[in-house]
Amino acid sequence: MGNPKQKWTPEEESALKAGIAKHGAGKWSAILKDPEFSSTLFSRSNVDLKDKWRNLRVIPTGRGCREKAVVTVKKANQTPKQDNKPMALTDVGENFDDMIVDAKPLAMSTGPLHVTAPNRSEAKLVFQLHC
DNA sequence: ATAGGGTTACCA
DNA sequence: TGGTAACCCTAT
Repeated sequence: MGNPKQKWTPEEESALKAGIAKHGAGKWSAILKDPEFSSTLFSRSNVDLKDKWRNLRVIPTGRGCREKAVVTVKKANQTPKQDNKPMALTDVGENFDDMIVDAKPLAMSTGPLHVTAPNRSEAKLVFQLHC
């Protein structure tokens, strides 16, 4: 038949990034539920979104290994409860999209090795990637 | 519903 | 031949 593979369009990727930047990574259902994104991703499924996002973080076969990635996270939360989970990408927002453009690879791998500006409204998380 | 794994198809 | 992009299946 005529559609063995349906390649993703820039509009699809843009909508996906926008959805992640708004709701957060991992909330594919919420992104798909949004009428704005569903208008473009109406032909995509929650699994498709996750797959696309996963394959997107893949880097050109060890060719050009990134050393480190700087992620600027907003004030985050003032919740006193102990949260050890590195849920950084869930609340990054606009910075998330910029991070991808600036620091392409990386992702929600291990926690940050260094944290700067702990007293500011924004915290810079430096992820050290080993080659 | 989300995350992870494995497989297939297309391109350089 | 190698690598990237997309799709399906399974587990939690």
